[in-house]
Amino acid sequence: MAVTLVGPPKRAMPIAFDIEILRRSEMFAGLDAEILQGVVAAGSVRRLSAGTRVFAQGDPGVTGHSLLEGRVKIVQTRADGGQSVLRFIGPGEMYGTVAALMNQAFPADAVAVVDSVEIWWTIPALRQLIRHHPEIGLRSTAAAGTRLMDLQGRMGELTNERVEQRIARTLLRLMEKAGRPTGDGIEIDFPITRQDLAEMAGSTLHTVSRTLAALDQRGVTGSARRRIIVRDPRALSQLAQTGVG
Amino acid sequence: MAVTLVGPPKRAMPIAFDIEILRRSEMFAGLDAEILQGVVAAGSVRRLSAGTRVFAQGDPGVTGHSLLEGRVKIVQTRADGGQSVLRFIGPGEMYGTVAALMNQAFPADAVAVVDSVEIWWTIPALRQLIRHHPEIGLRSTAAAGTRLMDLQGRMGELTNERVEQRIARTLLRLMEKAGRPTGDGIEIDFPITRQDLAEMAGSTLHTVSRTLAALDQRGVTGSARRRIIVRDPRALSQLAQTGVG
DNA sequence: CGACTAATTGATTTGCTTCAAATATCGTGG
DNA sequence: CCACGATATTTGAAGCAAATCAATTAGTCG
Repeated sequence: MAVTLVGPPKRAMPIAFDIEILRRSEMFAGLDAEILQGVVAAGSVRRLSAGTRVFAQGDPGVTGHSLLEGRVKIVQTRADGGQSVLRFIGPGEMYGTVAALMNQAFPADAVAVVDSVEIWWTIPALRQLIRHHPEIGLRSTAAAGTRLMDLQGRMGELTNERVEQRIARTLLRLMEKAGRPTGDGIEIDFPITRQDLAEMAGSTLHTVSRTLAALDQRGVTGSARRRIIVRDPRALSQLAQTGVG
Repeated sequence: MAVTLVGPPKRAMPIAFDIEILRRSEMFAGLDAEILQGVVAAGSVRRLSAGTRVFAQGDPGVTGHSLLEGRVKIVQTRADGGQSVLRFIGPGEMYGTVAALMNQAFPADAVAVVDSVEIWWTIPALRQLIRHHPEIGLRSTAAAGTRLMDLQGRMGELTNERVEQRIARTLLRLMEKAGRPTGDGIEIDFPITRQDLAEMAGSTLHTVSRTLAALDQRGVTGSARRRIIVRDPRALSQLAQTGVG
């Protein structure tokens, strides 16, 4: 079911997207079409060209977002100037919502890594949706819970494991969430730099480059400029689990 | 307002505790006394002698807990056998609840580090409480959100900072949450080993021992067997922020 | 007092960052 | 279409922080 909607006032051009994508999201899964229509009507759809910053770290969290198409990365800048890529957002995923619902500042930047389409809501709109449809509130809790447990699991790994293992884990996660099967393996379906990978795994681009080169050599991965293919997921998984491949 | 209640069937001896402690918790803050009584009535109070394991990693999460007195640590064991101390629980804090409400396995062990008292609920009891008092559900969401943002903030720090800095951060957090002022500084009010600290900061007991010795030397801390006093919180904070003190 | 747990301290090794420079790839405008 | 600047990646060498290895010492408890 494809619908067209008008974006925020400033943009005249209607943007086409598949409303089913929203149903893939944690927050709106399982709602019937009618309610979903209301959810869409309460928000605004807009295009994000690659590089667009959706919101900035430190800004008051006054909007909640859901990605409809493309990829957005969530990047945190630390006091020492270093950056960490906290997560990559894909279609159907929410971002900024936790901060918004808690009246907190956004804890990180959100930047589109490819041309994308998102739908966003103001806090009052979000609250009203939850008031009218309590199941949305429950689902948002569940979503936060899932992420909490996921993060908690990753905490331990991050500090205690070697770089190679952390990189393997990062690649696996990326593969599961953004993998597109090709004849030659599973390709990460958006451009990602060594630097990005380093900021996810907590390392440097140099070490990532070397590690990736070694993995390429062994046929586990294939990498090029801003492109990574996982050729041998089993081996990668083995490496992530045990630290030896 | 102190009340006495009967614990679970097996225990005859009533256990005294201050119901106000529950009001300090994220989940039950701001409820009026009557409702709070219902919350207490729906659960069971029990003593935990030091070393008692409340629940085990991997067990189905069928209970939610709130600590009334003492300290409980949440410890995760990784595939490689290594352990991470995820958090220390103090009076008024909930644990196991996220897993329980999401029908997931407990992601870690919960172990009493000193003689303690807790109140716990079954899943049905928790759900019923939330159904009858929706604000409890909202608060549990908010609590999960807070922890989520907190964890996310710590993620970046963990991998990119030096051990000394991570240890300083860990000490600061412990001080804020479990600090008891003494004439000589602020003492962590429960026994904690170098090993525990290492598992929190992602290091080894050897390095922690050396680091702590150095901090003691500089007058920032004072440490003994299973005891730590922060003598100069400012200096410690400085070290945590900038990496140099 | 003896058995156990916790902590210290030295020596060695190593994984990874840091420093430094070269090379490759892409987009773009002349 | 090709040259040029910007971005991304590779690769070598050196240095270092922290883990590991290896004993020893200090508290604590029954």
